[in-house]
Amino acid sequence: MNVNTSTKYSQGSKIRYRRIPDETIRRLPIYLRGLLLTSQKGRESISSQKLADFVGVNPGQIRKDFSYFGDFGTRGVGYNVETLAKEIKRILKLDVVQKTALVGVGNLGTAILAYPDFGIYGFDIAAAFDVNPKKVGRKIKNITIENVSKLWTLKKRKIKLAVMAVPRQAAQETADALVKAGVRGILNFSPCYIVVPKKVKVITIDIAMDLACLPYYMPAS
Amino acid sequence: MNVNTSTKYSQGSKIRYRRIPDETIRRLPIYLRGLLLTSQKGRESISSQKLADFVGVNPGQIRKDFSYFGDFGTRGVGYNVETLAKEIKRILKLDVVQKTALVGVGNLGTAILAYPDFGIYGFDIAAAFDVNPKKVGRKIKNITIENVSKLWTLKKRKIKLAVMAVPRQAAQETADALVKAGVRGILNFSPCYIVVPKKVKVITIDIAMDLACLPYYMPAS
DNA sequence: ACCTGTGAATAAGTTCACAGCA
DNA sequence: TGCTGTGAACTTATTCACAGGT
Repeated sequence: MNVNTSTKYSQGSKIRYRRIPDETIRRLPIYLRGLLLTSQKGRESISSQKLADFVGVNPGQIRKDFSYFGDFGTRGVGYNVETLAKEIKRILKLDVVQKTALVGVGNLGTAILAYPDFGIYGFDIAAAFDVNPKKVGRKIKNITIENVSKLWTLKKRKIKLAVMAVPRQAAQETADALVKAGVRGILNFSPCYIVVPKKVKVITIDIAMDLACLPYYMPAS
Repeated sequence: MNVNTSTKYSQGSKIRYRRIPDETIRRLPIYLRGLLLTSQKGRESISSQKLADFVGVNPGQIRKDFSYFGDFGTRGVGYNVETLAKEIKRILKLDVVQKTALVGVGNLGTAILAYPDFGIYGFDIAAAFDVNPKKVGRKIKNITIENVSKLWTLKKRKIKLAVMAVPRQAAQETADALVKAGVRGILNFSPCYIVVPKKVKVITIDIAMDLACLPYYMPAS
């Protein structure tokens, strides 16, 4: 029914902006993956209920989430798997290949390079950097590791996304260098808070922190 | 002032339960890390403002979060770094060593073993498992890799926490085996939804999914 | 003067339940 | 009958602003 991130719609006499909840955005990749796995099985359409069972989100939530963007479904039938997947990709701007740089090719960096699902989301890890001169020049997965001092080249290579897997001590300066090189989105694996200009979006994943919440939720045995 | 997850308190004539917001719990490890890094610098006390600058959460939020558990601070001064850290550990049940098993010693599993911050949160990775017979018997960081068929031994070893870094196809069956072995908390790195009895808590980290949100937030250049 | 603790106001997110179309 | 789309009710979380110690 209505369209985008900041669509005007009227309600009574007031005019408002309907914002897409961040939580909805966070769930879209979940749905997308569910849909892609479903389409591999040859299914053409899927109901919110079926998708819900598959991805672990309740059906009403799924329908509401989609409703922010438009009428994707058909009453009585469900959603067309392929169309919906395409829509989600478009919304998330994953309908174009997103060139991405990796900084820090240690244990974690290597694991990230090997991670299977980047492809399905349209990411192409197109460059890798490390400080260690011994690693520079080596090839992993067809990518030649470059020296971090060459981060500035990202600008002309039009790479706007980076995954950072560097030690905590190096995190802020690496981020600074990335920002200077024109990077606009950073997925940060260093366990620390990073300050960037607000035009840049950072998402931090801290493995230990998520683990640290678990005991709280575990019933005393 | 008041105490725990489900403390009665009266408000007027009604008696209510004050629940701790999940979001508060999620932030506690952030604060804890901030405090531990601060105490390394020799600071004795810290204000909500200073902590806020350091961890990237606003000061009011920090005070409110702490207020759910009691009066930890001193007006005019701030919070005692050491005391507060101890309190947070207690709340999160990190004041006792949490023995943890790792399942899947591939790239990611290895990276996890090398991850620095598990120690500060009180985790002790006490066992590692893999399906690959070539890996079984090998030692990494003083841990001998065992065959996954031995997962059942976790029960007598009293290991109640596990980190899963296995391929998607193996995720559900691995989780089932963990649950059968008495594990009550799972940190899952496989990109899929996992079904477990509700007495078991699962937190899933999907690297690609977080990355997939970034382009949406990046201003068109 | 400084900084915490917290009710009250506001905002954000989820669930419900049902009208409406295939 | 089956399943979507969506207001309205509800729940959860954040921000504000200030009273009250030190």
